[in-house]
Amino acid sequence: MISVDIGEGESHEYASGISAGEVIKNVHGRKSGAVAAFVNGEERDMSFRLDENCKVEPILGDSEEGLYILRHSCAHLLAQAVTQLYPDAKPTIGPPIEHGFYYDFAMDPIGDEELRQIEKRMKELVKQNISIEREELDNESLREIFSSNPFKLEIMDDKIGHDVGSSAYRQGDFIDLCKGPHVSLTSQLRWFKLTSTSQAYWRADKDRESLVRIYGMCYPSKDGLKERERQIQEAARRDHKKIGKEMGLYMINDLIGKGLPVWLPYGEILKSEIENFAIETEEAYGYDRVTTPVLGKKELFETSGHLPHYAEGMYPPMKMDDGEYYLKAMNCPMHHLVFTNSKRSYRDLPIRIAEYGTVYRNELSGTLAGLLRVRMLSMNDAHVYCTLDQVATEVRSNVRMAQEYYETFGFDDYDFRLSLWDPDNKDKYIDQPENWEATQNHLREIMDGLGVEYTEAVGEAAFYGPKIDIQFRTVLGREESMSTIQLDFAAKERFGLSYMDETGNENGEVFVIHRAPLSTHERFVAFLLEQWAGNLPTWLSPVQAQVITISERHKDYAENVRETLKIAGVRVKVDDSDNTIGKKIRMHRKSRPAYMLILGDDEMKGGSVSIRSRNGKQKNGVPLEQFVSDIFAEISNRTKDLSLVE
RNA sequence: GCCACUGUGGCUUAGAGGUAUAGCGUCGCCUUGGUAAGGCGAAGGUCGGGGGUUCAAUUCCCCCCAGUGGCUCCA
Repeated sequence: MISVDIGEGESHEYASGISAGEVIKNVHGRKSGAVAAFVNGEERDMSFRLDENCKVEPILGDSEEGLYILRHSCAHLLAQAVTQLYPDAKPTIGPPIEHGFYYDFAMDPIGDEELRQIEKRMKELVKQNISIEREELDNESLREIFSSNPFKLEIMDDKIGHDVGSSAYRQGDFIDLCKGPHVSLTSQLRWFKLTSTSQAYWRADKDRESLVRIYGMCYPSKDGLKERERQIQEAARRDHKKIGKEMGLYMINDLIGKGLPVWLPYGEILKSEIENFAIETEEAYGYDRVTTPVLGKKELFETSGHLPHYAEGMYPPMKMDDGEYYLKAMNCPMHHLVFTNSKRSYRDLPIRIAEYGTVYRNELSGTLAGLLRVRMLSMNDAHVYCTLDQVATEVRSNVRMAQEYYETFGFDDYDFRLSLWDPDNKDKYIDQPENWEATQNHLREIMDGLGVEYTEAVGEAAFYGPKIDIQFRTVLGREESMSTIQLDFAAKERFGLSYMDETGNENGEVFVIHRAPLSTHERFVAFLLEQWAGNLPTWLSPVQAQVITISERHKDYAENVRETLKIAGVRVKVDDSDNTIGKKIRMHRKSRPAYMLILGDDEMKGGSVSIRSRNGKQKNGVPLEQFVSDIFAEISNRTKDLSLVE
């Protein structure tokens, strides 16, 4: 007999050799929702045999670990279906991911029709209720089993004996190298759906084999799956590309080129509001503004290090009669030259140089997406020149600035990431390991001091230094960098940055902080539209008041209202066409004005307006003067939520 | 750049080897209307572009271009 601790201080006696699953069934019942078990805190299969005193707890399907197991098992189910339908397909790796799983296969590309067939086969395998069994095997047998799959062999070369262990999981005719655990029956995998295919490279290396990646989503219940499908629908409704078109914010034209959005009049208004807010804020934070050219000589970018380290991100050079010129991909080299243009004293530092600079980046055509990834972008850029002692204060103030912006714009879902260099990939970075270590540790200490949570990411640094990135998610769950604060230890040498210190000596220890809290106009607007589903705060709305007349005799009064609002600086439009009022309301909803003002006999008589909010709520007979002062306050305070109609 | 899918009047879309739907929008007339489709009428498309197969291609094939989702990359 063994004693099994079943949690909450209780223990039960069982015959030695009982499975973890039987204990869970005995304690928690048949419908516990468990997919696997923790045995002494280790994840184990339900079939795991207990032969000594231990602690057993269920891993529920809707827990983080449980979802992971479910999705991992679903990936195996996919691989089983694929290898049945395509005997030549070679499974490589298939991990669980946020909403499901994927599996990469070496096989010929497949389309939607094939995807449906594979999904159908998976459903059949679920119906057959195949048991999934763990097999402990030695390396020899594993090599024998996977002898025709070079990918699995390569995994074994790298990992066996480490975290993969020497185990495999068998379900019917399919066996996969895996450390587990897994669910015990294919019938436990009911709520899944294959979503898409894509091309991927073996080990994410574009010089290696091209693989077919199949994505699926998987949930423990029908509700979970339905909820995710609903989320995807909601995401489509908030898509900045759809909203941007409806609101007439920007266009992209083939003849101009892809990734090169044109800001239309309403988009230009939105962009200007954001930029004015940035200028105001940076003024308060002690920044000086400059404007630098969009192109510069080859030697400039050689000096900065962009040409050796960032050449693929830049457009090819233009040959002129006096040398080669490049479109700039970054503003920093020019700002550095602004810094060196004058003799600087320690009394001047930190010097903060700001510019909404437009840069050009040669993004791969396949990565371009609406406003989120473009080839010409206007960055909320600035560079802070300071001593090492001043770095912490400046970084902290930039984190604070970013957070103040997020508060005003209504963003509350973001993560900090400390982006580090990759010592194994030195080509991408300036090769000064001790500087990397020092600056990375410095940023880490600053972050720890701020008490914010963050993750660390190797290989995400800029070529000239580590950075703090603030990561957002698009409505579809894709992660993108929004803000960035980068610590540059290389510019001082490359550009000979220096200042006169307290001792009267030239001091070259100038650190540069590159920062862009508001990202770029393009990306920021995309996130803003998704955040608000296009229903922007009043101060950002391209149309703040849309006047709608009821009949022709209200035209003069509407004109009167328009003039009054315009004088107060409110962006106002009048629709005095002879359409019905219902129709006019319906039409103008698309451009999402902050408020609609309905004007008829009652309003004309009383010198008032009837305010209609975006959600259809209405406040009638508001004196015009009252509305003007209320909306003026909302605009000048940059109020987040619209509040003139309760 | 790579893989898959998609591309029909300004927008959303139907269709299929015989040059094509419908709704919204636009324009005109009627309606002067109180809160998410008032009525009638008209204009508007060489079905993304170019080749090929065919008596005939928007439909089938090939090559481009663009969009979408991924890969890679990144603000």
